[in-house]
Amino acid sequence: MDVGGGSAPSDSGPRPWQSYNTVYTNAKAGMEGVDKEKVQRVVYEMSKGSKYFENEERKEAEMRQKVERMSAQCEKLSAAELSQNQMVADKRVLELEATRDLTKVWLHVDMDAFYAAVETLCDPSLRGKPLAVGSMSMISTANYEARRFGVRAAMPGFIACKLCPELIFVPPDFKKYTHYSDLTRKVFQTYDPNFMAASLDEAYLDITAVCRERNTISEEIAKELRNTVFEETGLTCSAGVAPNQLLAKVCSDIKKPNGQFILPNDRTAVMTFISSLPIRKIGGIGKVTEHILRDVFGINTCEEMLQKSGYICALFSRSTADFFLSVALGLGKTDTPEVRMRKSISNERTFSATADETLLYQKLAELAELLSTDMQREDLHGCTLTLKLKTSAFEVRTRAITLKRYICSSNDILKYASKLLKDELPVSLRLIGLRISHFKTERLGTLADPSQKSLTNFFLGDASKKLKDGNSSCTDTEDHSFASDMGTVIFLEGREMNLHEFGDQPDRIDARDCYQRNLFCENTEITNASSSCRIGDELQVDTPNSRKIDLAVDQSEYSDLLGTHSMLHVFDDGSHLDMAGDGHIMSHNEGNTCSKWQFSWLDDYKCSVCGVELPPSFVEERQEHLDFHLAEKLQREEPANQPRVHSSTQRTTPRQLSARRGKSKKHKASHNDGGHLPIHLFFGKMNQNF
DNA sequence: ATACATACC
DNA sequence: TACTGGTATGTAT
Ligand SMILES: Nc1ncnc2c1ncn2[C@H]1C[C@H](O)[C@@H](COP(=O)(O)OP(=O)(O)OP(=O)(O)O)O1
Ligand SMILES: [Mg+2]
Ligand SMILES: [Mg+2]
Repeated sequence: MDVGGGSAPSDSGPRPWQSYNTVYTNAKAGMEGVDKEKVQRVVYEMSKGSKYFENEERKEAEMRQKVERMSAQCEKLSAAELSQNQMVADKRVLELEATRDLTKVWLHVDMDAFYAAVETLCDPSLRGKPLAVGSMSMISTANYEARRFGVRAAMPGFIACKLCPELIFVPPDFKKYTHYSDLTRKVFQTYDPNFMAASLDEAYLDITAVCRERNTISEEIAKELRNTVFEETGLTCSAGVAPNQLLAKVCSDIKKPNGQFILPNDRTAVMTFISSLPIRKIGGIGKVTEHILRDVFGINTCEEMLQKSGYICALFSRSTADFFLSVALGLGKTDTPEVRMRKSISNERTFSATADETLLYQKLAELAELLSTDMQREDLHGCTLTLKLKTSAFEVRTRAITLKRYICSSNDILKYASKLLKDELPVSLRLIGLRISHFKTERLGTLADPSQKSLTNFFLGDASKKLKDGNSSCTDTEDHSFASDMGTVIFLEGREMNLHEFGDQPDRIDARDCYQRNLFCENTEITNASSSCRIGDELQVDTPNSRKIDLAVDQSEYSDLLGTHSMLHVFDDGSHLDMAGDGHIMSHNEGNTCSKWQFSWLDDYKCSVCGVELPPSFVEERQEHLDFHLAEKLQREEPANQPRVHSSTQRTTPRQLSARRGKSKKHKASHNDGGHLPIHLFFGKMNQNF
């Protein structure tokens, strides 16, 4: 791909194929001696004029527009803006550099031509011959013999046939691949019991301990591991060893197939390695990003990335800029990842394009059935359904709805999927897909993911301490390799809440949901789907460590402004939380780090209700109210010896305070011990928007 | 929350 | 004749 870099005309000239940028000529393993121009020409000839081709051209045009737009943005930057951004970038580089950890030894292992190798193992007569796993429509992978002809994954079979008439096709057989994958994982496990499988054919292993315990250098461990894998499976693999996961992955590709590359845990070695490395080799930088970085900034290598850090900070989001700067410094994840749970499950099918509605509904029903079966296998229930469509012109559309309840039956899936599809008709389609997400996170009173940390723990010191040490699986530093100074996310009934710890004011905490201002209101409804939660209700939370947190459902004093707007008061022995419907948290924790009420707004917090943005003055007013309120509250509470005080909310005006407290007490008094509903609060991975 | 785009195997 | 399928995540609104 990327032959002309935009210099060749798209519809005329002596070499029109040069403008058709396919991914197939990428420098992937095994493509070294390939006649790239020939591949490009054949692919172009076979594709030219097709609907697929037209769509690719449309996408390319969009990409060029994006490049244009960003180039213009670059031009527009004043010298002052630029130097300002350069300062930001330099500061960020220093901060990122400070997180460099060279104490771990990471190994990335990736099987060679995996599907094809398994097929060859099962049918030795295939050995030595060019082989593709897939069909005339699509190839999943090709062995190295076939790659010499330019045949590779994601290439349609009929084009591969033109490149390599001898090519043998074998249809995919996932049972085989999972079987052999399991065999390889048994081997991986002996080197790192917490190894992270990245796919059927690759994994990340922290071999720090093995190297230390056996007093063996990583090179020997890698050799031994690859030998064992071969003995156990008859399959070859390649390995990369480096101080972090990102670099290990790059390294495993270098000596492919059946080879290994070791990058020592030495800063100079890393910087030398990274400086000449084409950015496209880095996981996460694909065709589009490569183009943008090259055509907008003139960045081809990681070294150039560092030189253009000012521009990067000026034009990209914080998290993206951080990722690029991390890459430029050769940084990457060095921690053992937390238990990862699936976030979505989906099915999709391509068929010969049709606009026949009966036929389309029939396909939809089949998919709903399939999806439901897959969900039952893992006992999954989700509340967001996404319909995916691909028109006969290859244009992709998605339509989603989020339901108030969790679903899993094929009937329910089909019911809502049909509604989504109905609105799109008439349309000629070549693909339909269904996806379910936002899973129910709790089953039988226990958390699906045992590694989740409880909110109680967090505020009572356990997780809180770890957060400061930076060595917990849920700290902000762990995701820090790339995710900048993010805090942690709370999930409440499967919904994400951002939780931010201010770096310079460690006892300040602010949280809000990513999307909906009235998340708590929503969650209350969901949680109480069967028993209808009302204002004044109190609930009990079961946390993983068996602590109980009480939640009271409250209503804002501003409900006339905000509409019905519930909020939850959380209180626990010695610590209290007020969680407002707009996502703010106040914490009061006498026994630990917080010795007084804390409250915080984000500077750029935009307060909006029902889609209407409230003016900053509104926010400021509330801040004043709060200050007043807290002062008064502290005064009143200090002498009082109430065992558990319901805090008021930041929306409560001073004048209303006493009335409010009276109400709270009444709620407490009317507390009904029976029928506590479990709500689970737990920490999850950071979201970028903060 | 939704839609669309990008990336990876 | 024929250009995938499954999952995660980023960007923009
Ligand atoms: N685009 C794709 N579509 C469907 N399946 C794919 C695709 N790419 C890869 N796969 C499947 C088949 C591969 O054998 C398997 C592992 O992928 P990957 O490691 O990238 O390639 P590979 O193992 O076939 O060759 P190698 O690793 O030697 O380059 O995943
Ligand atoms: Mg592989
Ligand atoms: Mg792989």
